[in-house]
Amino acid sequence: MNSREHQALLNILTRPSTEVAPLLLGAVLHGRGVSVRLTEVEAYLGELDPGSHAFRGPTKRTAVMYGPAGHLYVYFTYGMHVCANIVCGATGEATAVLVRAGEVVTGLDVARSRRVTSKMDADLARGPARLCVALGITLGDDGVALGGEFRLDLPQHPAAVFDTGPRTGVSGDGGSDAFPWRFWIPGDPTVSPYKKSVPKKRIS
DNA sequence: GTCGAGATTATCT
DNA sequence: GATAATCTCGACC
Repeated sequence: MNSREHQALLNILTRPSTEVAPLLLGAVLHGRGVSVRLTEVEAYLGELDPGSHAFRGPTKRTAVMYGPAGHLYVYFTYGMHVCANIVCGATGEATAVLVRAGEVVTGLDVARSRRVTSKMDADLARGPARLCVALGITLGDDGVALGGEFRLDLPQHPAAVFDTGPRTGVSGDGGSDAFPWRFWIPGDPTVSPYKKSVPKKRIS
């Protein structure tokens, strides 16, 4: 990507993450021989957001989120998985967009070899940790800037239609209906199917 | 197809 | 010592 495009990208990313998130739907993230078209993302609003890692103030782990937009924030979770965010907003705001799911568009063979447990191609990057594995993202990539080994191509036109809802997997109040900051492309087979578990329906 | 439970470890209190 | 922005597998419909 040339510098003008990169500047245009940063222009977008420095907006509030709730505005940035829907604009990333349909964008293509490239890295390590695999490219993924994003179909599902979540916005996190730093210290104002009870679901964000930054809610309790800066820590060593969240330092990257407090930095400038256009960098990758990668973290370890549940002992065995990594998830990737794209840092948004102004420096010091600690806002970011979590990349939740996508469709592998190039490097299918590489992605398949990294995710041997996936039976279908639609599963290769369906879920934040899976997507990181497919792209070859590791903890060591925390803090890298887009435009180098990893690149992000915004869609020619913003997604015409998208849907929103409560975030999933977030503890505390962060997953409540008060924060409907999950965005996805309706009907796309690569959107994660995980739903909040509901009490067994009683049909009489 | 859906539901429930267990795995496993960096990071924080 | 407790927690976690998840995944996988087994049981069941």
